[in-house]
Amino acid sequence: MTTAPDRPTVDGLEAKWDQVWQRDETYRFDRTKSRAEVYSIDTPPPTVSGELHLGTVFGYVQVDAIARFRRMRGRAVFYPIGWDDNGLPTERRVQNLYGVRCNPALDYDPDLKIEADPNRKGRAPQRDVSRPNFLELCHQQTELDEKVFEQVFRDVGLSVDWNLAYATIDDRCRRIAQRAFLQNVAKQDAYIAEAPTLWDVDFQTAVAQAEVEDRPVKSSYVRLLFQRPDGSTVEIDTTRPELLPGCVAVVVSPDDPRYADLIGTELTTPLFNVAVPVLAHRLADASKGTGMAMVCTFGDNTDVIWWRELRLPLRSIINRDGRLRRAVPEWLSSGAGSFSSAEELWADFAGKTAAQARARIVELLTDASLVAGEPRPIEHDVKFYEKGDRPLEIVTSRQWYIRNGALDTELRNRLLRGAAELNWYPEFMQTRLEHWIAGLNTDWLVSRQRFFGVPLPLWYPIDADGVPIWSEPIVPEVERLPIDPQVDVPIGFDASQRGLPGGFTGDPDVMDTWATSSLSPQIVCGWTEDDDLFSRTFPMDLRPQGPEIIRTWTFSTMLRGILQHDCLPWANVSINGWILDPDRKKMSKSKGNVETPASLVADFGADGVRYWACRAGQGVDTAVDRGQMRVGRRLAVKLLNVSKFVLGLVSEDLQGGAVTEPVDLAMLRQLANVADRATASFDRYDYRQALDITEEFFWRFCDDYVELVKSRSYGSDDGARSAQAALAAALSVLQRLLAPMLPFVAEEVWSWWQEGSVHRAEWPTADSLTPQLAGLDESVTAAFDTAATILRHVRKAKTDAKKGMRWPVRLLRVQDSADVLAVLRRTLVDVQAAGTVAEVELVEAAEQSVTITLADEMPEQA
RNA sequence: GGGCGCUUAGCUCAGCGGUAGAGCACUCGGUUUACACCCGAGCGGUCGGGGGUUCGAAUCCCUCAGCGCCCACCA
Repeated sequence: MTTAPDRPTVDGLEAKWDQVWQRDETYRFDRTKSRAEVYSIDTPPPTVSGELHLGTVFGYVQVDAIARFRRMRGRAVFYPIGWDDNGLPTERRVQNLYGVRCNPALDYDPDLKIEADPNRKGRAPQRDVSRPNFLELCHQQTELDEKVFEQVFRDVGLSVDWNLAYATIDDRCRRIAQRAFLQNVAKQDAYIAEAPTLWDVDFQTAVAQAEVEDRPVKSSYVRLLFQRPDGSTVEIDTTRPELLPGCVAVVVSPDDPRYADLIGTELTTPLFNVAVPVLAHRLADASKGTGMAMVCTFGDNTDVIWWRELRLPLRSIINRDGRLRRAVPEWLSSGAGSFSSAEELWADFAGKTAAQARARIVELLTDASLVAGEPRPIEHDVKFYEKGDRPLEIVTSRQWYIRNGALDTELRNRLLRGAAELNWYPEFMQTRLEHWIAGLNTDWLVSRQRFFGVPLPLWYPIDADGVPIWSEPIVPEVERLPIDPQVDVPIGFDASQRGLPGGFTGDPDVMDTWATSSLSPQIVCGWTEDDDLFSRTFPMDLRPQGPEIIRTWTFSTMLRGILQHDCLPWANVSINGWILDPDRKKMSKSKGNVETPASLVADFGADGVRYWACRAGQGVDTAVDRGQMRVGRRLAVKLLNVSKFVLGLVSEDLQGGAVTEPVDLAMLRQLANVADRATASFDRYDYRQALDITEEFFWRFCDDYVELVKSRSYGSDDGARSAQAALAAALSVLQRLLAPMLPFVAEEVWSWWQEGSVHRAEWPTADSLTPQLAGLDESVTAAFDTAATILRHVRKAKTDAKKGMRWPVRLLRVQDSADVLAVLRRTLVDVQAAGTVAEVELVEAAEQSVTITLADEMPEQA
């Protein structure tokens, strides 16, 4: 316990209290508590890649307020945090920062030393390094980044237990991710299959449906002329003429009378002269284009459906690098129109990018008069990998999948039930998850052809001909996890047998980063590693997160919970809003660099920034608003000053004394209601309303109550004792009510007169004020409002007369009902002192009026 | 194409069936010994448009418009 300084300030509170909290382990989880006494939070592990975005701080602060409330309510709060460092964002950051590129063919160089260069241009030439060297750099860089992130989180006062920190690439996470995956394999919830998948041609990896986004792209329709058996032509629109050599069929709607006679016949493709069948399918839309669609393997997801359902041949044109195949397609070999040979024709396309091939093919088609009219420019949505720069292609490849209900009604319904069983804050976010589940069209593709991730923990035997037997994976013993099949050798084999006939090969892929972060509850709660901890924390209480990862993180975590434990991993989901620029546009990168969390904390204090975040409701998109932060800072400063003042008025031995005066009792009665309403708000995760209610009362406490009673509180008579007891009780309650939102200033003022941390203090409710309210007679509950109203009249009279607040009032005349006057009479000491009123006249009458007569002059001050 | 959310004072937002609210901004006034990072007072809105339910609607229903977001098999 210290005393209030002469000139209290909010500056420097962040560093001061962070240090104390760290020293005292204020937020350490008490793992002796039972499940019912624990409140466990599944905090999102932020992606560690560069600057921590203000939007991240925004959401985390809101959750922290909830965590602090639960802690003060007596729960043992289990509040871990982790870093999501595995995955493509880190790879890309390392590539750019160090100027390297992973080349798995190279050998490890133990002497390699490369320094990060933040000023490197992202496109500058890259140096090839081995896979182990590349992974080393990834680990090295994420360690640095995580330190920076931790400091920001400490600066804004997150009350996480840093002892529980984890990283999604660390040993424990790799072990748990691999173990869970192996259990999925054992239960046949995971399977390997060769199938068309969305493919990013730059990153050279398959991607999952959840990582795909639509982007508008300028394109154009080209109207191709296909030839009927009788030599006449039909017109077919396409935006991807370069796929024409991969055309396997033409589909029409079964209900389209225009083409009914064509169904079952064959057409010949322009330029390439390949015969393709005309087939009917329900997904063909008579209203799109000319009503005929050419099916290529593959242009889009519909092509995949047609290919599968109509049992069409596979004619792959695009390679995994996004370029057209080099070898002449065998189905062209029969001849190619005006070209003397298929070879001659294909020479124009082999190795070209899709865009180059498109331009060339349109040229050739136009020259040969095989198109109708000019290309018509359009803008349409095209699928992109969310982190990619070029449109996704669809290629056939062998990949691992985890069942997610897309192809399985029973699982899908179980997931939909789960979405409905969760308590959502705000409620409408539930719909987003339900729509996502209902719209899934493929199982979850979890293998990625990347490097910095959790390896798929599998090997495959190689048969006598040197071909891997994909259907018979070799599974490691769980004690060996985590393993890297590129380095580790399966039992029963020798390292020298790697890659040889009769030997083995390690799975070269890593898992989707969500395959690890979807296990965050299992990771933090110690699944399979600490059964005691697991039983005290799982299923968890709260999953807080951003709206943009409902389809990925919320969904996949729920899926893993159901597959692994047949239960939901948490009971409540809270979705924060989106951060917008001050002009209400989505927060841009450039702005993000100006309005960094650190700079805003420097300008307004952590409590100011937190106030802004806590003023925004759950799920409500919010603009960066320096004005709100300034208001928050002002509130913090006010709490410092009023605390200092009140503590100066209150003598220590009177703090717990009896409250007897009507104004004091009435104020405490109102405060008791405030505490209960704030508690109820927090109970339904509405930190915003709790702050609103508390803040509103806090200002009335400062401006009206303290002003009314400060004069009476001097001295030691009964009136003074009552005022001091009420001031102390109210101050204690208000400091605690504000602590979840303004933890630094609340801790500071608490330390001036209380032992221990305010964040470990008991949360105030109406019950906690019962002793002070023992003398309450319900007839005086209006005393505070009555006195404050009269004081307001007096202030207005002085303001209207352009006088200062100390200007004396000669006569205050109040006309009102007997009941009101009776209450008012008992508050006159305070009203007269606060309003500098000399004489009072109370008149009983049906009509209400207040008349104030100011003195003619200001008396000389002694 | 489908869905979700939003539209209230100049700005940022609360209210979500019973006579329009807060903060900021603005105007005016004030050395009130906790605070000038202050105090006091004031100005300011037919609650996006239209229709309906109701004794009564910013609040419920329908519809239209604008903005934002999510999803979609994007010929």
